[in-house]
Amino acid sequence: MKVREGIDTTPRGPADRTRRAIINAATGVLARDSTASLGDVARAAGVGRTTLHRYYPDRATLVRALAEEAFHATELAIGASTLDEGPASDALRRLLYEMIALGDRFVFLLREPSLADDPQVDAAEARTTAVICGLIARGQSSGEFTSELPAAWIAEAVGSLVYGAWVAMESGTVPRADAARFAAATLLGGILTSDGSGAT
Amino acid sequence: MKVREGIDTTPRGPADRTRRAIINAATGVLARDSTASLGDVARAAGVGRTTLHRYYPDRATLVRALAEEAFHATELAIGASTLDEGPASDALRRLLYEMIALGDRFVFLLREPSLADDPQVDAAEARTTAVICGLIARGQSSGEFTSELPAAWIAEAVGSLVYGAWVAMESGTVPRADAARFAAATLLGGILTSDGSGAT
DNA sequence: ACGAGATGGTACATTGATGTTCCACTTTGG
DNA sequence: CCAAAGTGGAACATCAATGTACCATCTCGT
Repeated sequence: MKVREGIDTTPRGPADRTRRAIINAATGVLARDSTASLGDVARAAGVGRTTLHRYYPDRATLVRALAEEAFHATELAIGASTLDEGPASDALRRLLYEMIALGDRFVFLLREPSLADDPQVDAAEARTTAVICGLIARGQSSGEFTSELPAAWIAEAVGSLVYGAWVAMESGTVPRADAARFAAATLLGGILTSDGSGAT
Repeated sequence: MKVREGIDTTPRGPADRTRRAIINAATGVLARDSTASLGDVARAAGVGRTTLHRYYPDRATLVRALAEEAFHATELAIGASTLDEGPASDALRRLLYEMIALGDRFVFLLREPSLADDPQVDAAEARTTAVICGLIARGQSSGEFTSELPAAWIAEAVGSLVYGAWVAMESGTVPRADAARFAAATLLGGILTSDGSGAT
């Protein structure tokens, strides 16, 4: 039953449930400690180290697969946010919720050192950044978002707050259910009260 | 001239200018790539690898020294921000400026994996977090800051935005001179315009 | 000029992660 | 029930980073 693996994404046989297990566990482990050994990854996946190598010959291959997976998920999240529809602020809120729901997968991209200056990754990142900047720009044109901050900075702030939300959830500082709402409120409205009384 | 090194901070002899060079270079290199080899660090510091080992016998010792240095700098930054004086919003703004000025040193603390669950580090981090939370709480009590967001989350957001500002400066997305102002504006006021018109 | 201290380089031993090979065992599909 | 596929473990070989030892050189202060 020579199954040509590698290209198609369809969850074919029962055998590549193993692949999913590896991808998921590896993302989680490496997002939390990028220096974890492949033995750690294998153990977290509930698989022998040999089996891990059978699916991904070397660490670089594994990391690349994780990165592709993560980017794919990120693009799906962006797509699901329907950034072109409705008020930009609502769209941005949807985006934050989706991105925070990515959890591991987004954080992995930020923390894996070997992805730092990978051309493939840089290209993919540039693509998603462009989309987000487009949304910001739309909000600025419509007058919803301030124009005093560059769109590129706001896009960076989005990533930072998503990351911060993950850390806060991870450390138990903030309940998982609240993180996205807090991040969105912070980014959109800031932390000052509307009237800014601050009476002495 | 038996100089008891290790405890006093005074820039004693001309020989421990080397120590400074190592600390600074190592912080920069490791903040950008936590997996950099000691050879990389030595080269960046302009010293031989042997000399590096003479000052810091092993990697763990070096990392610990960097962490202490970074925490010390962070505490100085917090002190310089005089968080108890004046409106909380101004104090928070000062804090952001100071923390972003820390550059490398703050980011190193976030990115070095081996510091992740170090008890010493956790304790020091808890201390600074407590101070920041105190400031936030003061702002909330006075009515300057919203009380709809937990102080702990806002403190986390501060760290995230400082980190984001560093990344943005590092990648050239934002001019160094503007980063702190942008971060402060984002955190305090958010990105929505005051009226929130959003006319179609 | 001289000696102590500091430095850089070479060379070497050690170590832990990595990647590979081989084999016995289990599961699965027909 | 049987063959094929999948799996785990043990046993390697390799390699890069690390840490150490030694020595030649340099630079001070006196």
